[in-house]
Amino acid sequence: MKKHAVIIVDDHSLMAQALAGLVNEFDEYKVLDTFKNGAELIAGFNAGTKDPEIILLDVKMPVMDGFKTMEWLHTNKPNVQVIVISMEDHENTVLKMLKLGAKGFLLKDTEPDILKSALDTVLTNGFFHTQLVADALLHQSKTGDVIKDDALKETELEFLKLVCQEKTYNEIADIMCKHPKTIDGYRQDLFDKLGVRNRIGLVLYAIRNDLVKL
Amino acid sequence: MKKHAVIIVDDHSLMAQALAGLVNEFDEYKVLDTFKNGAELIAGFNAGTKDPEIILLDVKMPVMDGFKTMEWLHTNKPNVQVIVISMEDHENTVLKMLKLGAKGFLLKDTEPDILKSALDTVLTNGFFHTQLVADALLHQSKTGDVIKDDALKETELEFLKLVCQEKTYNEIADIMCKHPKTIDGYRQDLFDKLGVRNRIGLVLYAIRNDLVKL
DNA sequence: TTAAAAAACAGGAAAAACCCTGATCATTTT
DNA sequence: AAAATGATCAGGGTTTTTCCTGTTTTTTAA
Repeated sequence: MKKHAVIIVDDHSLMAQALAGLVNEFDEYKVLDTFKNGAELIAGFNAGTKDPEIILLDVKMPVMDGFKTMEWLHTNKPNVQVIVISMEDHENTVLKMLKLGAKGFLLKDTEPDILKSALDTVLTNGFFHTQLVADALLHQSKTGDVIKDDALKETELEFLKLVCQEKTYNEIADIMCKHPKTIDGYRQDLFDKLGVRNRIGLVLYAIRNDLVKL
Repeated sequence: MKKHAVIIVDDHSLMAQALAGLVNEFDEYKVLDTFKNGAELIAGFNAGTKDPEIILLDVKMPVMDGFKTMEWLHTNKPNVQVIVISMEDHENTVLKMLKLGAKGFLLKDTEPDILKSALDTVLTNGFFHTQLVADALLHQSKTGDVIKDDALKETELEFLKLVCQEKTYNEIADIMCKHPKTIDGYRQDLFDKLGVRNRIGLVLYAIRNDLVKL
């Protein structure tokens, strides 16, 4: 019997290797290779790695993160089914990945047999939905405007980073060489845009969306 | 040949199962069992699970986290060697775990052969040190006062969590059924204790030390 | 039991954050 | 050229936060 080829992309070696062992235990699947990030994956393809049927993709990775990798895969390997495996269950992440073409979304605390059925289902149905994904899609309207964090301008981003450094708005005005009232404008715009009440909301948003490193 | 018994405690099923597969591939080791958290581990012991030689312990877990579990193990199973396996490389976490009696500290992005040598070394030497651990010990003096986040009292912790929910101090006073001035006292104490200037510092501290979930 | 320590409460004040509205200037769009 | 857009700046007011310095009450320990 020909086994379905799987590639794993995860910067946590233990996780990647271990995941590989798990997949290899499923009779119908075989791990072709594992990579530490998107860049390595692409390098692998260029070096002759054959296309798998399924890629298990982590979100948080250095060098080339899950989103960028997903984007690349969707345009360059449209026939490869991608299942995202993430630590966090942020709805934004789920939605972003689905929009980028992911066929499934699993959390790292998923039971192994769910992984098995995710693999099976993605191959037969082309997608695998958990409750998590359903919820994310349901709340889409509510969080719809929050998703596009691409909408954050450079100035707003810089402002946000400074807020996350315990700076006061006056200090931020100095650093950014802008009038304090301008800074107050940034603040107001971001409050509206992100739907938060105060600076803490900004910090939480920035952290949740990896706009700042801890 | 008799194999060394290992138990894995990690709330991420995929990680736990996969890790088990990995350890089972090492000739000299055998996974006795896996548990989702400290409470389940203890329940397992009570239900007759035999003591392993080594426990691989995750830090972030619901119900009974790594620290509490480590504490319990150190007093109740002093002969079991514990290797902590963590996502984050916070020095505080490393030091805390070492103080609680952990014999090794690995990150989840460790290479599998490092895990192998960690297992071997812990059995023969009684500990396994990586550069990470060495660094943590070196900086111990500097961060000495920050380490003891045990010093955070229950009220302070509750206050901190509410701060991380965009609440104002007056709202927090209502929720905690305390006078606003009392809350202001908590705030001041925490500012001094943690060395921060404003609420944002509190939020960052809470997040960095996993006191709140994102 | 009494002394000491810790937790809760208080007043007052300055700084910072928050909110709304509108003006000015430069750049794009039509 | 005129209109629309977007970024910057402004005024002025309310609320919240931050920072002092204390007092009272409760808990803990000697």
